Amino acid sequence: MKDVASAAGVALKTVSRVVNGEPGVHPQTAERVRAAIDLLGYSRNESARVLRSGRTATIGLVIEDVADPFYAGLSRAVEDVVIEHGCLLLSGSSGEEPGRERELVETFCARRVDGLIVVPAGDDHSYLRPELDAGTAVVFADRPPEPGIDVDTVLADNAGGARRAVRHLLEHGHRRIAFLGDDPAIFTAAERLRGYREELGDRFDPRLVSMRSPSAAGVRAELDRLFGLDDPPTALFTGNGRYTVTTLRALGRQRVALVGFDDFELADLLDPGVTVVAQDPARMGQVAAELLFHRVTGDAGPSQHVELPVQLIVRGSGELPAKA
Amino acid sequence: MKDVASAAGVALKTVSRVVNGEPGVHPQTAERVRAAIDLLGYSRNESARVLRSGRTATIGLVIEDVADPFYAGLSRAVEDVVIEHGCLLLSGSSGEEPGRERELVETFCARRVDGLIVVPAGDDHSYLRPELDAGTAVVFADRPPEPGIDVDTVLADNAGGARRAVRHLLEHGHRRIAFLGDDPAIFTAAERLRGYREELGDRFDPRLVSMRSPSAAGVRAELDRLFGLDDPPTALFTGNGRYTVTTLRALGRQRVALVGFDDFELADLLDPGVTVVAQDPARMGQVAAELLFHRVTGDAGPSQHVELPVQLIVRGSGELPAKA
DNA sequence: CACCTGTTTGACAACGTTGTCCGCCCCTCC
DNA sequence: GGAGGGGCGGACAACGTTGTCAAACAGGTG
Repeated sequence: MKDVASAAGVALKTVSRVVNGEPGVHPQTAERVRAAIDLLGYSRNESARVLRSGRTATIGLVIEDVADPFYAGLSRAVEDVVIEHGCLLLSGSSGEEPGRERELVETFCARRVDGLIVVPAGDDHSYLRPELDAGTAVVFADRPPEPGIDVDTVLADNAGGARRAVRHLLEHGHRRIAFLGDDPAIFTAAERLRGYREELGDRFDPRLVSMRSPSAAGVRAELDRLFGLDDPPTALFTGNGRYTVTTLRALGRQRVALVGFDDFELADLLDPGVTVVAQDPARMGQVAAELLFHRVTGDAGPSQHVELPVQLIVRGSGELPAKA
Repeated sequence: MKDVASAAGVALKTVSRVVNGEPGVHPQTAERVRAAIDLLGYSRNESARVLRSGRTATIGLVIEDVADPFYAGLSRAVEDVVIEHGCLLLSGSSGEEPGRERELVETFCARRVDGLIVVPAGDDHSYLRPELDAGTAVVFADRPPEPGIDVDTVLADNAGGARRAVRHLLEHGHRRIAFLGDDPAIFTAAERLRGYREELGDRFDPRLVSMRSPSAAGVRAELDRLFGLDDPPTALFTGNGRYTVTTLRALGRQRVALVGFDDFELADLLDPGVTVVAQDPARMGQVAAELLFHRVTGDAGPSQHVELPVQLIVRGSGELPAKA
């Protein structure tokens, strides 16, 4: 900028004014400055601008894994809203490790992001306290923070979706419905288990619940255990997209009634089509980002908690009848 | 930092030394400083650090769309390498719009990223010239830059993969093989078309080539046209994952021999399984990021051009025989 | 022609950090 | 006891930008 100023024969501040479109610069002077800028290929140093102004125009996003279609969709939606607000997005995958989550958040904060969207991996968020006190806007998506932290949240209706899935299977005559899902330490898994349990009521049987690793071997072993019971399940409810796919693969040609949580591409092309309870990851990202920008632009009202609806999509696998 | 210094009763510079683990500070002093840091919840302002040191420890990634599984996988791999080097990742989706690509690159450069990984949407990269001259490291992935720009590239063996796919169908008796792919203005689409054409040799028939929008309606219309020909195709080669899926959906129960470019989840679970020529997006991201860090750390050798192999995965759909 | 007003321009400080350089103190050795 | 040296701490400038304030200038008015 200094070079531009001397090239154009004006003061630093005048160049700054031109670059920022501030009024009070003679058109002819502005033209000369712009010419010098083009000539020198100058581009403003955002770091210095940030240092001076305090606003970084940057948002941080912590998710579990970008390569997971659910989070990829969420990311894209967040990105779109962020760009619309003239900001950029720093993103990182925690890989379900609380330590990594914390590192990412702290690194983002050290860079003075204006706001953070977090899909938490752990449940200790005390490390966020100083950042919140410092005025960083934070929104939690998909999973809530630890109870003591009061921030905006966007969650799906996990329990309601699970109830809907189970009810659907009950309506098709199933009485023995197994649940395969993540460790209940994960909020969404616990909520879906709760919905499953509530809907089953007296029919709930802990032996039909499997919360093991979503690896192919783990799922295979659990299916063997379940189908080896005296009173085996006639239907499966899988607790997220990964479990659904792994379970389908483990089942092979074996036809079992199944409803999965989370929609996935090609669910309609399998035979039978896979009935799912679908979330809308893009909507979740969009809502989270919009809540965040409300905060960034100064809204200091009480924290908001949005619950997004889920939708049962009937495709065939959930309508297979229970064998007599 | 000033506050920390006065709280600990030392000079600014001493705090800086402690924060950066520089030698020459008495352990006892360092301890006092650390206590003050904890007490005040201080965290270093990276913007100021960047301004002073010039290195942002930030990499920019421009892809087509994070929500596309191919780019999501690539992103994740890039992210992992970037984090390993103690840096952060700014990412943006161009949505296949050259203007957006350019905006993203320029915004990233204004923030003085140390390096850029670009999956280009357009083919005019003259705007990169000043950045390259300014020393920003750049790697192109998936698609090359315009001819005049000399940077590292990581591409897949698109033509070879297409030849392999076509050869596979020829080996199963097919003589009329249609190609459904993207606009040949897109490098990968053009390369795959080239491989297809080369492998077919004399059998190449331009009427069997369809390069229309990957929308459901567009693909449906093209299939109608192809199967309405006097001498219709007995096999299809789809030019990327999106086309493969859209085509499968359009085909419905209709069984046609098909090989797709790009692997996708659940390709094995469809009936028949979908034979594909698979790229490795994670590997592409990893290689691109590693090339980039070579440059960032000062390697000024001649530009490198990596071609990644692709792999035919046989699952059934490509082995359906040609009807007599 | 002096005066006032408004427009255009510029000088300077400040943001928070780090690199350079200097000075202090204490220890050791003569 | 004094000189030399090493370990430690501090003052200051600089990075590139923007906010504040004041100066310079032009034009209109009495």
